[in-house]
Amino acid sequence: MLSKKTKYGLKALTFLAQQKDKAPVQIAEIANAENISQKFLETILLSLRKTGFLGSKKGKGGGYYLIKDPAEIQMTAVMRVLEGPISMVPCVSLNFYEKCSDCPDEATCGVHKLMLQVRDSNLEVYRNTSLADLMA
Amino acid sequence: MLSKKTKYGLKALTFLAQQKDKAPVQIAEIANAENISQKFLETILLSLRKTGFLGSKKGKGGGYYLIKDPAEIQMTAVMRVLEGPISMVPCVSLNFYEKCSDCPDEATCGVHKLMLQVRDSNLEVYRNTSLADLMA
DNA sequence: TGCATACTCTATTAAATCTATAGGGTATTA
DNA sequence: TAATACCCTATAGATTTAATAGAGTATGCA
Repeated sequence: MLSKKTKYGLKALTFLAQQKDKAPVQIAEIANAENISQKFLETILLSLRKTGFLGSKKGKGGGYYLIKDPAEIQMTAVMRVLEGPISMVPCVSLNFYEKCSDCPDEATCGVHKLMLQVRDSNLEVYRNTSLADLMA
Repeated sequence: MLSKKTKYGLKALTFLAQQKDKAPVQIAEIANAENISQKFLETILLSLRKTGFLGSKKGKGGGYYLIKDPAEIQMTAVMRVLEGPISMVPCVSLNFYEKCSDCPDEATCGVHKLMLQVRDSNLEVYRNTSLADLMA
């Protein structure tokens, strides 16, 4: 299941990408438009800022805004930040590799074999999709 | 993340598929070979029996055994039973469809758009992989 | 028949994760 | 200088996952 965090994060990014100019948008406005708990969204946007997707401006007339061109924001990067590893098991993860403690041999492990394929196919989708592609 | 239930279930199925004859294998033997809590595996095998993947035999010399040919067991079916819906959001699910309460319009929803692609690519992997393919 | 074996089933608990909220702090701008 | 709006930490509630407990039931064999 996709977490609410990821869902909300994607919606917020899409919302920001659809702004005509790059003027900051207030958290409250995004939360309102996308039916998201404002406080929860606050922590999500914060993490997107810390990871380099968003910029923010404080004070009156402040808010969040996209830093890069939507076409240059790959879903791989977004998903890793919001949802975590793309792989469903650590033993096939590119960025978060970890050996399974219970598995004696990856080479003969059926789960490993299957999840490797799943990872690759998901990766292909995420790599070929940018934030611009999500806009209506 | 793949749940332990699914991981254990897949390992158990693979283990049973690798048996030469179709003689029943005891829970304890599978649990032992695959490093799985016996009691936990018990409930997993039970659910696999109820969903038509396994047969069981009670009493001395009893155990679980595969009902079908491993080549005829698609991962789509296995994953749906063990892990649940293949889709990451209900609004793109074929078998468990549900409208998102917070989303006004699926047609313009970026999350919907992305998750539709993810579903399709995963589905293709699961459809083209059988239990036989997981065997070493 | 009687007993050991091994699956069956329900209930419960413990741990982890997710979702959301609370509330004060800080920087900025008009 | 006062209002605005992001910043940050902590925590609570809900849900899911993982595991355990224990009694029950069917079977095979001597």
